[in-house]
Amino acid sequence: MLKLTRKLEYALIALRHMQDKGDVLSSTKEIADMYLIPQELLAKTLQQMARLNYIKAAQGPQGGYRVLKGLTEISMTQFMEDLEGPIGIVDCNINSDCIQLDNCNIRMPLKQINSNIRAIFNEIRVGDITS
Amino acid sequence: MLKLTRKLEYALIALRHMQDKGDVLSSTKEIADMYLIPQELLAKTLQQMARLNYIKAAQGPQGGYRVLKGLTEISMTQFMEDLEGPIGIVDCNINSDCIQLDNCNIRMPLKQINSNIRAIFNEIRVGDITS
DNA sequence: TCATACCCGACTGCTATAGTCGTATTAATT
DNA sequence: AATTAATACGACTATAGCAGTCGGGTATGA
Repeated sequence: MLKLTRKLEYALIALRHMQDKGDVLSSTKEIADMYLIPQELLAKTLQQMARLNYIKAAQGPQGGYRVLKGLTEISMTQFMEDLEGPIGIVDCNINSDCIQLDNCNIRMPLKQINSNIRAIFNEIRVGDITS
Repeated sequence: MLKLTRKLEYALIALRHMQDKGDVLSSTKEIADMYLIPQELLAKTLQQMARLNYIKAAQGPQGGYRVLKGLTEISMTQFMEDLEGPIGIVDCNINSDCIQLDNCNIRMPLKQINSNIRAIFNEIRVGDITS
């Protein structure tokens, strides 16, 4: 309950690693080995971040990735939702096909809590974690 | 990601319903029917809350449950952990058998975020939701 | 004594997440 | 040009936590 996904953890670990290395490229294998992350899974995550322009890929031998975006300007909300889709502690914060909707007696307070949690992640920048 | 469990939702819905009824007993069936909750699942949840002394059961026909504890004094953290176990956005906030532990480069910031989230739930009382 | 309600553990089913595999493409090195 | 080391990507399988069901038991009011 209330857990981040592994994908997000791996993404943050990788971002921090890459950021530390500045413009020097980091390969998937290098990061996977160093932090004991399943290589193929990390690979997919890095590819996704490349598509999202968080990082830039260089193909071929001696290739790898480097950080692209200014991570100090991106909120964790943005980052998490880019990688995993909408955040919501209950489904009715995301879509509205809950059978309880009409007679639910706790919707409003939960909605409030949800926005409190979003507020936390809005205030945190990805760069706060990777620096 | 970052979702509450249905059990918690059902528990809160039921608590609110019971609280509205004061000392009048509410049966599992009554609540399940009203909010379209699977009866057996709700039953287990109510039984668990009875064991935890959140509510008091009365057996036999015309039996049911009523709220016992002062819900305005119980934090959501307490409540959630009573029903679902320890809260933590990453495993290493709960137990320490993560293989990344030694060389994890993002532990501290995540720990901080985790305590921010706990802080939110510490400040909210169950009664804030059920009233 | 019957019907209704709580009690409880064991079981099944489902779904999101986690992880794997195969194949293609790119480009540096020799 | 061939080799090799890297990214790209879709399809697939596996796992685990959560959701929901079932069967049998106990209590008690009518």
